Amino acid sequence: MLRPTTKDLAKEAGVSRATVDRVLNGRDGVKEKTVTRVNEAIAKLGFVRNIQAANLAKSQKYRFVFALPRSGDQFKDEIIRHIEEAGATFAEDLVWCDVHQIDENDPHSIAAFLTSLDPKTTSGVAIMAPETPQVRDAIYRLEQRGVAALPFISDQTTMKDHWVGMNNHSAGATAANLIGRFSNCAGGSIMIIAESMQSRDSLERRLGFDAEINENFPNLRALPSLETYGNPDRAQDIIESAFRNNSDLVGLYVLSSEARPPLSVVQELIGTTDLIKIAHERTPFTESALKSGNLDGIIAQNPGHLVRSAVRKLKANVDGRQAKGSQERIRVEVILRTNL
Amino acid sequence: MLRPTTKDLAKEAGVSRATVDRVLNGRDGVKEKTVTRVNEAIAKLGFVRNIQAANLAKSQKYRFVFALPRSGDQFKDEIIRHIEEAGATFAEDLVWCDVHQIDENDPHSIAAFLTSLDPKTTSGVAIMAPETPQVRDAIYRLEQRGVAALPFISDQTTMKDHWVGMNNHSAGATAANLIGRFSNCAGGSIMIIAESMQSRDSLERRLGFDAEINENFPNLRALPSLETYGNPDRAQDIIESAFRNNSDLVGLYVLSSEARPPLSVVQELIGTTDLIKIAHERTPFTESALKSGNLDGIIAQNPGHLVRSAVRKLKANVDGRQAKGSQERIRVEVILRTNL
DNA sequence: TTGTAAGCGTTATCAA
DNA sequence: TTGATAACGCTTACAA
Repeated sequence: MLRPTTKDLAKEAGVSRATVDRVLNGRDGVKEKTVTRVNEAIAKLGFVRNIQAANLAKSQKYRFVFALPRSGDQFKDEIIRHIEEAGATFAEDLVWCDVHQIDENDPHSIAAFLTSLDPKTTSGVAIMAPETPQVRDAIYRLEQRGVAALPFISDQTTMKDHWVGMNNHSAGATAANLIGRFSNCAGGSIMIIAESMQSRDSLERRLGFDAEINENFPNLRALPSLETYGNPDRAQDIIESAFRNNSDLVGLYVLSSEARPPLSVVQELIGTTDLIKIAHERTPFTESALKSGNLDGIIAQNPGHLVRSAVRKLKANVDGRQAKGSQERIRVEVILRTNL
Repeated sequence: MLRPTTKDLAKEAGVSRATVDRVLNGRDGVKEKTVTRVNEAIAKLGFVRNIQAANLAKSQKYRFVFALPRSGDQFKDEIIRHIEEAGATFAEDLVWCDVHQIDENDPHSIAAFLTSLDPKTTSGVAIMAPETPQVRDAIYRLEQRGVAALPFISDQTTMKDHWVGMNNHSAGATAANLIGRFSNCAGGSIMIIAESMQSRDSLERRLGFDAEINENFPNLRALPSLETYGNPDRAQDIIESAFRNNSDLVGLYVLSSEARPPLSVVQELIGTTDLIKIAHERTPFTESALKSGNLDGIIAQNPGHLVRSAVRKLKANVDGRQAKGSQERIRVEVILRTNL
C-alpha cells in the first residue's frame, strides 16, 4: 500500500536521489543511459511523485492574478467575491489570489500590464478580456517568460480549449429553448438586448439562440440585437423604440453578462407583463427578479466553479500537469424560481 | 509573505516545537499556562498550519469507502465511474477510494458492514442507504471509533445538514415547475412514478412537487404516486392501468433516481406522445431520451460533484476542519436538450 | 555527469 | 510537563 519513493527509485536504478530528481524534473546534465535506467525504475515500481512533499521542499507558493475589466456590475462583484473565497479555500495549498482591474477597451494597457508581470512574484494570470492582437501577443510572451496564462470567461480563440468558461453557443440555445417552450402556443417576436456584439461571447450566444429558434420554433422570430454600449440613455432610447415598433413581442433575451442595466430600463418601461424574460448570470438582481416573477429564467455559469477551475488549471500548468477532465467543464446552468 | 511556522511560534511563546505541536493538536499533558501562551502566539503571528507538511510527517493517507446499494442501474454506474475518477484526481492528496456494495433493504447487514470497518485501514465512509435505527446506531458507533461517516445522496435526518446531496424538495418543485410551464395553456393531470415512497428522498420530492403545482398551476392535478417496487411486471400493470384511467394526462414525472425501468415501460405503452416528461439524473438513457425528444427535461445532481464533495467533506472531517461553504452545495440542475 | 548533505514544516519517540 | 532529535519525500547547493 505504501507508494515507492525517490529513495526506492534510486536503489532500483543504482543512482543517487539527486539524479532521480534530475530525471523526474527533466533537468539536463544526465547521461542518456542513466535517464533510461531511472525511467525503467519508475515504470517498474509504478512511482507516483508526492507533489506535496516536493512543494514543501521547494517552498513552492502560487500567486495568481485575476485580470478583470474595471467596468461591470453585479456579476463582476460575484466573481470577485468568489476569488476571495477561493483564496481562503486554496490557502492550504499555498495559493494566493489577487484581483487586478484592467480597461477592457484599451488593449495596449492590458498588454502593458501583462508584460509587467514578474515570474518571480506571479505564477499565473486569469485574463477576462476580449481578444485583440496586442493581448494575444502579450499572452504569448508571458508564457515564454514562465507565467501561466488562462483566458477566463472571455474566450481567446488562439488558446483553443485552454480556457475557463461555459459554452456560449449552448447558453444562447438554451435561452431560446426556454423562451420557445414557455411561450408554447403563442407566436411572435423576441427582443434581444446586448451590451455589444463585438465580442466572440456575444456572437456565439446569438448564433446559438438563432439556431435553436430557427430549428425548433418556426412561429417565433428573433429581432436584431439591440446594442446598449453600456450607455443608459442609449439603452433607454433603443429599447423604447423597439417596444413601439414590435407589437407582437412574446419574449425578451438579455444576452449580456450584466443583466441589471437593461432589465431596469425594461421594467420601468413596461412594468409587469407576461413577456417571457430570460437573462444571464445569477446576481442579487436577477435572483430577486426571478423570485418576484420579473424574470422567467436565468442561464448561468457558477462563479465559484469558474474561479476554482481557473485556479486548478493554473496550478496544474505551473506543476507541469494536465488538469483533470470532467471536473473542469463549466456547466450551462438553468436557474428557475424553484431551484434558486 | 512567508507564513509563520511552528518554529516561529515556539520562539514567540518561549517553548519547544514539540510543545507547540501538543497545543496545536490538542494533546494533553501541557500546563494550562503554556497552552495560553502558545495560543497567544498563534493569534499574534496569525499562524496557519501547513497541512501538507503535517501529512508528510504523519505519512497520513486517507482511505474512503463508498457504501452503495447493490441494486441500481445507470445512475449507480455513473456514481461508480466518478468514484474511480475522483480516486485518480485525489491520488496526489494521498486519498484512496473504494466501493462496497450493500443490500439497501437489509439494515442488519449494512450495520454489520459498518461495524466491521477498522479505523486503522478506513478513514471514512460515505453511505447511501435509507435511514433505519440499525444504520443510525452503526453510524454513531463508527464515529465513536474514529471513522468519519457521511450520508451520501440518501439523507439521514439524524446527521442534520452533514450529508451530501441535493435539496429534494427543490428538485420536486422544479420538476413541477417545468411541467407546469411547458404545458402552458393545457390543463389536466400528471402521472407520478416512483420506485417506492418509503424513503425520505422520495417523500420530499413529492412534497416539493405538490407544493409547486398547488401554488402555481391550479389547472393541473398531480395523481397519486405509482410505486413499482423495482418490479417490471408490477410497473407494467400499474402504469398501464393508470393510462387507462386518466384520459386527461398532460405530464409525467418519474421521481426515482433510476429512470430507465419506468420510462421504458411508458415508451413501450404509448410510444411518442406530446405528454411532457420529466425524470431525474443524467445517464446514457435519459441523455438519449432527451436528444430524441422522448424526455423534456432532466432534474439532476452532478455525480462528479457529489463524489468530490463527499471526499472533501470526509477529508475535512479527518483533518478536524470544517469543509468550505459554497463549494459543497449540490445544485439542483436542470438539463434540457440544449444544455446537455 | 553524479553524489552528499542540509533543509522544507510538521509529527513522533525518546529521554529529561 | 517539557525538550532534543530523528523522521516524512523531495529539492538544492555544493562537492567530487
